[in-house]
Amino acid sequence: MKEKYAGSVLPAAQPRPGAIPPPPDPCAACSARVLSVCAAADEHHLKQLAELTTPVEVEAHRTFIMAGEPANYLFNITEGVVKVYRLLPDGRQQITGFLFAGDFLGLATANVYAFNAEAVTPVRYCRFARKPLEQFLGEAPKMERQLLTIASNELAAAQEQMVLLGRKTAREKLASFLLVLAQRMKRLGKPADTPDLPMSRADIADYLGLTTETVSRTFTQFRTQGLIELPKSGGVRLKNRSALVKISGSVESAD
Amino acid sequence: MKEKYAGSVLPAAQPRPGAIPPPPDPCAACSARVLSVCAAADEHHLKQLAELTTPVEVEAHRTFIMAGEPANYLFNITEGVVKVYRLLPDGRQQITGFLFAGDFLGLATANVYAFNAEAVTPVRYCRFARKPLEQFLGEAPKMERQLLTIASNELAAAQEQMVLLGRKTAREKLASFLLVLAQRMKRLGKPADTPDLPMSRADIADYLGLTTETVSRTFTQFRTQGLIELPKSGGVRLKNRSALVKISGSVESAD
DNA sequence: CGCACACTTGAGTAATGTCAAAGAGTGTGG
DNA sequence: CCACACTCTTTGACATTACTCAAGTGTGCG
Repeated sequence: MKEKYAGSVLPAAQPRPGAIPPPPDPCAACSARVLSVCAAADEHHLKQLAELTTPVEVEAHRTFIMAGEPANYLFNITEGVVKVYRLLPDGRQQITGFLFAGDFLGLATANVYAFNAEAVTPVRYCRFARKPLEQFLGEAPKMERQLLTIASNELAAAQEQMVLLGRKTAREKLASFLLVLAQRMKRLGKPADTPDLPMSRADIADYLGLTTETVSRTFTQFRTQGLIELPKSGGVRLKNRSALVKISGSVESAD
Repeated sequence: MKEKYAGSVLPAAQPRPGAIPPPPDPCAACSARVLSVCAAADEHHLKQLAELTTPVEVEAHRTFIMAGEPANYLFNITEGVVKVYRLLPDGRQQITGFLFAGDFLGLATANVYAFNAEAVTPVRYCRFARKPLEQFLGEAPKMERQLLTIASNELAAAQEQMVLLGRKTAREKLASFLLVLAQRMKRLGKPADTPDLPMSRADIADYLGLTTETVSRTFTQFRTQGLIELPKSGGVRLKNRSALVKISGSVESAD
């Protein structure tokens, strides 16, 4: 019961998921399971959870959450990269976070979303209707606890980002950003010197509170100073991690 | 059971002149109750909760949470104003939030605090030991849910602050700040044109990602333009709220 | 091949930061 | 009660970072 967001061309779509979709077991195949809310679910709860789940895939650059719309769904990203952002009336944009496989999305305070979410790459997510999920959570305290943990983590990350936005220079911002990406690669057990960099310079700028020009110039500066490489194929390679750590102004050791 | 966090060490409780002796039920007298986590507690739970509670008062300018220390406690502010902040190694400071009566503090992801907290004014709070509180929460799902709601609200506020820090000008920042303070006065049913302003210019600067000089100049600018008054006695009076709303660049109507 | 788009580079500007000093309010001791 | 010291705030002059505007380069795609 794969649902394509905004009628594009994917096979296998069935009419409507108005009722509960009966997939064999979507969670069984979910590679993001161990990373996410679902990690706190036991066998029994996972089966229940699966019944609330609608797997969806969206193409790159599609906005699938818009600020002001009724917050009827929660999301669990299972593949790809998502940007979460807010807009000022005149169009200025602040990206509040990039989400990856395993990340949870949709903790909303009100009845409408206060943010937008857009696929940076092709994305898959599991979608939960809010009401049934909330009821389910009431009966699965472990998962509710897990959600609180997730929220706490996000809060800590948000505070770190505030330090970056309010007090760091362009060099420090970009160095911090690259190191966080590298850190994530390491957690996934992948080579930490070539982080994925699927987002545009403009997105990086909107995340770091800069302009694309400043981001570009700072990349060039880092390259000129031998701290990074910028392969034509895209992406980035970190050549001098400890120097970047020093620049980033973070307290963390160069782990 | 009232504890003064003043002295260098904090051994046993030491009643001080002027300190109110501990009531049999500290929560009964708590004016912040309806605002806080405790709002979700019923009679029975409230009694249990009271047993976990240590009311504490701290003098202005005392730091009572330091980053890196074991996160053994959670806090519920009952009186006064607290600033929560992070430091960069070279001393640059970013205040991530001001807390008021009813606000909850201490959602920590790790075993150590990732932030500092300092009393801006004389402050009272209820302190909970983490372990027992967590156990208690496991048995009081309503309160756990409440905590998740609180975390969600904070997350939304943090995102809003990221927009401010990353994308707003000095004028927009200060106008937004004043309006948030006014909004809070309104919620409390107090006159919304004279928000409390107990924090220094330096604190405001560290909250808005500016310098004290820029904050001061922007205040002066607003005064010159007839948008605010700056009484010698301190504080501020908003004279033209809708103009401030326009400047703030926020979407919210001038409610 | 040529168009579109993302990225880079350059030149000049504007907003904010830095450094310095002068009020202004507060508390202390003579 | 005044003089002094201290802190916070304001104001001024100047410096600098990052932004704006503009053009140029490269890459992918139709």
